[in-house]
Amino acid sequence: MAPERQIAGPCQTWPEDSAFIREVLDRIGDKWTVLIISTLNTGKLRYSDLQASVTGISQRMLTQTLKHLERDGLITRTAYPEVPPRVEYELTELGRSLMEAVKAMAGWAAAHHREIAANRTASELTGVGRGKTAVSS
Amino acid sequence: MAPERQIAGPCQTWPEDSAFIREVLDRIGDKWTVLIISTLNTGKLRYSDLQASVTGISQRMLTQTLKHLERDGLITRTAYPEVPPRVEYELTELGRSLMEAVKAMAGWAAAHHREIAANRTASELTGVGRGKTAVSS
DNA sequence: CAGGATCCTGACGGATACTG
DNA sequence: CAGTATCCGTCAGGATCCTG
Repeated sequence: MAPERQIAGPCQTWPEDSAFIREVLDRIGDKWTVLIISTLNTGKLRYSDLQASVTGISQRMLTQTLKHLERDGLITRTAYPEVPPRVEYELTELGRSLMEAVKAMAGWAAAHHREIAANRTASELTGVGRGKTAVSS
Repeated sequence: MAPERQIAGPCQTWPEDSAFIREVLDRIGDKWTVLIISTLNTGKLRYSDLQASVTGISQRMLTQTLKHLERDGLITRTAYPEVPPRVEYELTELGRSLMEAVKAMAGWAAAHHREIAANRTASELTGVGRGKTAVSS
């Protein structure tokens, strides 16, 4: 039935030289991927462990994201045919290398988020971007 | 007013240790930010130049993304009060540093996209990612 | 326990029309 | 030229119920 066709975006307008970046950003840019691989970076975990560790995620998104990650070869899924089912997820080498790349981004974020926040506040005073954000009483 | 309040997501569930990364990823994870800063990385450009360079972008998204980038201090906006209006956008130091971080991600993407694509194709054959669940016996 | 299937909402973003 | 304002479709993603 394929309830969600993952992306299906109209990407025919792309200048092909940065198509790879988009593909990766579409994956790590979503709401949960980074959190999941960060959690899995600590080691092999089962479904319920992930659900507990990644606070606020729904089963739907957890399952979906895990499938995408497995499909891309970033994690492995091991199902043990036991009476209480047990499934364990683990990062692959590829997944760990992605984790390193994400860590680099995290480093940049940690180094500059203050600066960004300051700029954002300053812009608010200046009137730049005039987000005003929810003035609705 | 305030047609879009940017995020307004229910982010109260976050374990705060990776909140910065999410903030950055929410910015570069959108459809156009990376393309715009990549384009601006070549030098100072005007609105219409950007619209021409970033193929397929609408005025709405161009203006909106530029405002966000300006608000965060990643680009500067210079308006010349001439008869045909002229506005130029340019990366700030902060913006250039982000560009470097993005380039790192792009490097990873370029290095591994083949592997990912291969895994994806293999998964399609195996049935992983769809309902099959592939319980390897 | 580990998901699958569905319904529904709100955000994202395209198309279009208008303005200084 | 450089935007602004508005309408509208699409889709990510949460909540909920069901199953092997």
